[in-house]
Amino acid sequence: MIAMDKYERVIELAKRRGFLWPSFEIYGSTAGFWDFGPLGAALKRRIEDLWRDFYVIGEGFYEIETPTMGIEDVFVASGHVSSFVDLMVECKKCGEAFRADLVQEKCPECGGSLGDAYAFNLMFKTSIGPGSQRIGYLRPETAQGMFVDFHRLLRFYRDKLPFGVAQMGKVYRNEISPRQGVLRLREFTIAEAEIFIDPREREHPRFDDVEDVMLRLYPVKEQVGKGSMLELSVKDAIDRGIVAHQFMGYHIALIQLFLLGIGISPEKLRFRQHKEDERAHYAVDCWDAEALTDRFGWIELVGIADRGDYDLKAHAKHCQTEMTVFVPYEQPITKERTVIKPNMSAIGRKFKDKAAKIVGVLRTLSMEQLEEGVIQFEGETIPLTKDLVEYGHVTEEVRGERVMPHVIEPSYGIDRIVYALLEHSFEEERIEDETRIVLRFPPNIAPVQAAVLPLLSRDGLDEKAREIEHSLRKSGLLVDYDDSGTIGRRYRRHDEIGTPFAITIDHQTLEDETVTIRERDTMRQIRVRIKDLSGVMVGLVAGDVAFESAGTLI
RNA sequence: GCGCCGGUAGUGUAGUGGUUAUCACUAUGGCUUGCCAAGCCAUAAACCCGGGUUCGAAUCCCGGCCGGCGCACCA
Repeated sequence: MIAMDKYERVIELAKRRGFLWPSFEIYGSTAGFWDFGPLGAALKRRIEDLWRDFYVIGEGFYEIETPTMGIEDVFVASGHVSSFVDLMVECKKCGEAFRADLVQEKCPECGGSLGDAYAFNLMFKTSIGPGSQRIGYLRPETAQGMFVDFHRLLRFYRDKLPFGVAQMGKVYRNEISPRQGVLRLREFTIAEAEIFIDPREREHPRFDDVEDVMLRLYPVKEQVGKGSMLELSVKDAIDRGIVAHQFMGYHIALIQLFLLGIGISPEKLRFRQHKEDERAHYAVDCWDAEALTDRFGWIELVGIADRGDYDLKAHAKHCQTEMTVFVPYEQPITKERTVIKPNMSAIGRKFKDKAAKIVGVLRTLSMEQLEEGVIQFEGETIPLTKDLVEYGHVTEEVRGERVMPHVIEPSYGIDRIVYALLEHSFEEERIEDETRIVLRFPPNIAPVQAAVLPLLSRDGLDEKAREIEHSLRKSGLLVDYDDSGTIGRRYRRHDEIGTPFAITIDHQTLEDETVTIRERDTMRQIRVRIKDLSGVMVGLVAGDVAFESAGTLI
């Protein structure tokens, strides 16, 4: 048998045990679409829930939900319509592909003739309603839904910066040639937060909490030269100018805490800065959290972009809606200002259809020009009499100014995270002549949290086990009852899907109302009283209780 | 999208222009054992799809789909 590489072994396990299945398999599948089976969906859900713990609860970024389909205006404004459409041509001779707008008649590589131009756009296009006049696009990111709601969100957050908003959901990109399993999908789940900040204030109020977090950074400077990865605290990275500011630094640290929290291996995680030519059209700075995979090398799991004011500016321009925030000064400023008050009824009566243009010229005049008492208009000299216009200085208090917020955006690719976690958790352990396959998920991430296993399926052990199963379910744990085959086989089955704890009901259970709990990673066992079991299990799964202190070690 | 290679039970595979397509693991039921994939018996389960060649195609040919690799693409 030819040895499978780790990707194949992980995918083989994922398919066999119900984590990941190719979609539409009975019809031959379609590239770029994968189903999450029972365990995959549960695993993904736990990752999503932890993400909500971090961002919605931890950071106070309320989650919103906007349509997965967007109208054309939104993506014209965002730049996706223009940035996504490319006319491509391919050389008939050598097969090389080129942007049609960049080449002439012959292939620049080999001089062969070019085929017909074809358009591709990474957005799925459809029509809204009957008659097909209205174009819709399936969203390629959730971000636009949050930008488009900016005016509402600003009111919701009572007109103050900074604030954050989150959205998790499906997005769609019509990849030309998706490969690499769930790493490149045509439909996938993204979890994004948009953090709107005052660009002049990039200090993060809780920066102290993360300043000592150590990061492995791979900045542009190091990538361009023959540099290497840097191990720095967040604070040092900012002080040395490697990470631009505290908001960026804080959120890079938060991403790391999240990824390590779900079980990504610390030694297989780094943050790499995008080089200028690989940044998206909206980004002024971008770092990717990358995970090391066996077959594909470093892959992006999370991108954190400084989108500047690109999006709000773009929408403000496109739809003429105010997208700025009024930021009050600490002390109001007194300012002197020239005020011009044209008397419209007099001007209108006197100049008729030229009235509007004359007022337009009037408004451009300085105080000195107004003092001259005449105005030049289409070769005529018009006297400015008091009945036509009043002007003068006023002093007024300016209480603040309008600011276009900048956006910091951490964007998580949930499906890729699921794969990276499967691979990083995957372990083949030699035990005598056997191979034990274990998925070492953290207990709070594992899809099945506990297995309930009667040592035998008779003598009343099975009934007792059923009782325990139900009481654990009532405690909110996802448990699996299994009485098929030998106990060893059942332990192995659960190792393979990452179940962190197995509760075994034996003859002693019937005598003294105790059960054993076996820990997946060490295979050690403790004995615990049934009346304490639910509490102990909830504590173990949450990670609040150490295994060896949860009961009597056997 | 281009080029090369591949596609057999849930998984890994053997095999062949010609009766009921091999084996192992897994799964299910039973016997046995009674805390880490033991043993025995039984059961279930597959030739990617379409077309062509042929008396006969899972096998040969063509196309499609899917997968792997290289190129391109990955805002």
